Amino acid sequence: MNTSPDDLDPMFSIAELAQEMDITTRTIRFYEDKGLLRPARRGQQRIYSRADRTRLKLVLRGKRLGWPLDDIREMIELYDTPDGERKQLEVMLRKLSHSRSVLQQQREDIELALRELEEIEERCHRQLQQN
Amino acid sequence: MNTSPDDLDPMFSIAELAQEMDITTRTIRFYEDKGLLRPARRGQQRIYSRADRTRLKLVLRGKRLGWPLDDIREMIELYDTPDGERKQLEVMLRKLSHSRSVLQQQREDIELALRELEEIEERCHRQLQQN
DNA sequence: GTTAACGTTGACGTTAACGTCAAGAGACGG
DNA sequence: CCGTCTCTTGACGTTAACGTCAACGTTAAC
Repeated sequence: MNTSPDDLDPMFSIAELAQEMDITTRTIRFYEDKGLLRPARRGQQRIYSRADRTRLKLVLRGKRLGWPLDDIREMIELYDTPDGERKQLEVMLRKLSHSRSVLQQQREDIELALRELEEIEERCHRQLQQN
Repeated sequence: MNTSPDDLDPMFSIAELAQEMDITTRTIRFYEDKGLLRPARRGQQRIYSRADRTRLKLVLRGKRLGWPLDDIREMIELYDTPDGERKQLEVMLRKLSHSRSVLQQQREDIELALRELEEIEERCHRQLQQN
């Protein structure tokens, strides 16, 4: 890992990120192609800042939630849209609202699934006792 | 919709289910191919019981959580595995435990995402006030 | 009896999300 | 200077989850 003089701004190679996140370099480049990442370059080579690393973590979180990459990109873009005009802000609020309802639906689904799993687990344990 | 004499056991056609769940009949047949559904038949035609309908709902819930169909099938099989032998029960408990940890990770991810969305939303509103 | 409406199987097409080479550029140690 | 490492782009392959289309059977209405 390469760092600037005072170690305040760590840099990462693609291989380092891949290892840390347990994905392949191919995947990382693919995400860049899809507009999910925009690392700096030193010549040809990519160098990733701490911010890039955070973005990548957001992407992976989106993946764990089963979101398509296009949706993840939209989601992430919400994070670093600085200050927009009124119209832009309204568009943004609609997207936020939509994302939230999707997340809430997912949360409901998860709570249900967890409760049902517990039921099954109990039945399972009772069966084991009986034997 | 076709029902038995006393209306205790409603039956559904593939088209009815498709319309209700807002998916295509092609999708429903595909799920059957993948072993997620096993509707009865009257001649060639499929007839779906209330239990089949419930299974399909479980499938769609799994989809909303971004699970691959193979995982969903495993998950669903946990529901209606009746009583197994000791070894089988232990396998089942391991699968249950795994499913639960996945769900818990997803729940965490969702809570984080929701909180971050709220932050962005607030910033957004403050911006609108300023204009 | 024929014509819709609905259902069936089967084959092939499509999209997303990568995996898998192949060929080459740049830096670095010996 | 040479070989080794790490990285690059580019092309093509692959898998999951369906969509699309063709050809055909069955049932209900007229």
